[in-house]
Amino acid sequence: MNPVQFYKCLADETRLKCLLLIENEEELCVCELTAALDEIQPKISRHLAQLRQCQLLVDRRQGKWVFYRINPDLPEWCKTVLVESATNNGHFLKDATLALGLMGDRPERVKSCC
Amino acid sequence: MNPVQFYKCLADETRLKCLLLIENEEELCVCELTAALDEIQPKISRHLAQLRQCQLLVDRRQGKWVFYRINPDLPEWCKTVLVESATNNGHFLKDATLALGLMGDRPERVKSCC
DNA sequence: GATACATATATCATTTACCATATATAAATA
DNA sequence: TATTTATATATGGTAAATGATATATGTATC
Repeated sequence: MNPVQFYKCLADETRLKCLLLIENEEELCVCELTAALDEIQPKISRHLAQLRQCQLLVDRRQGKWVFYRINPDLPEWCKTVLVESATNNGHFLKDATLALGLMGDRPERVKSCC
Repeated sequence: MNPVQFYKCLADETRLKCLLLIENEEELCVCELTAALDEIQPKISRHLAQLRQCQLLVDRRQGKWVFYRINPDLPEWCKTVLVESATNNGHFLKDATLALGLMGDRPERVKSCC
């Protein structure tokens, strides 16, 4: 993982909030992030695509939804950075976390295996 | 510390190398960084000014030289990010570290206090 | 057909780089 | 002491590069 590329991914409000929310929630789909951040769907989708291409996120489709999670194969130091950031920036994520909690009709997760 | 602003500071090759070299060496002056990164002085100076304005670095003048170090009052999570990055990206810093070691006539440090 | 998501394009904003030059300190000289 | 000269660093102006956004449209699943 190139550290500059890694930090460029984090250096945008939309992308960083997506990453840290996913870090906290384990897995989120596009419509949940769209609601949490109160942004239009193509904007969220475009940033998620960038994070996926840089291998910070992995996705899985479940029916109509596409769920994103942190790439489990990320180098340990990258994971540490994400955890540190997610656990020490509550105010930065406050509004989005609240909006996510208030969101109705959230898609139900299905175990991806077995 | 706004996390987006923090990561924007790290999201540039010149700035990240300056920061991580300073993290490793404790303190470096502009001419040392200029030699280590093999870049023109105004370019280094500009990036250092940005890092100082964002309070990631602090500076002290000693005669002709200005030495930069990591701001000791940085939030702990930011320090953790810098340490993790500096200790896990040896290849990223390899050339610069080598050039710094080969640099002649490096300015001598004088204790800033007592 | 409806919902969820992805992408292409054009436009706009931000960032970066480079050149020239300014400031600041120190040393040398008159 | 006053005046140059040299070295280290900072900054103003501006062009080039990069990144972000919105709108429209395309694809996939149900």
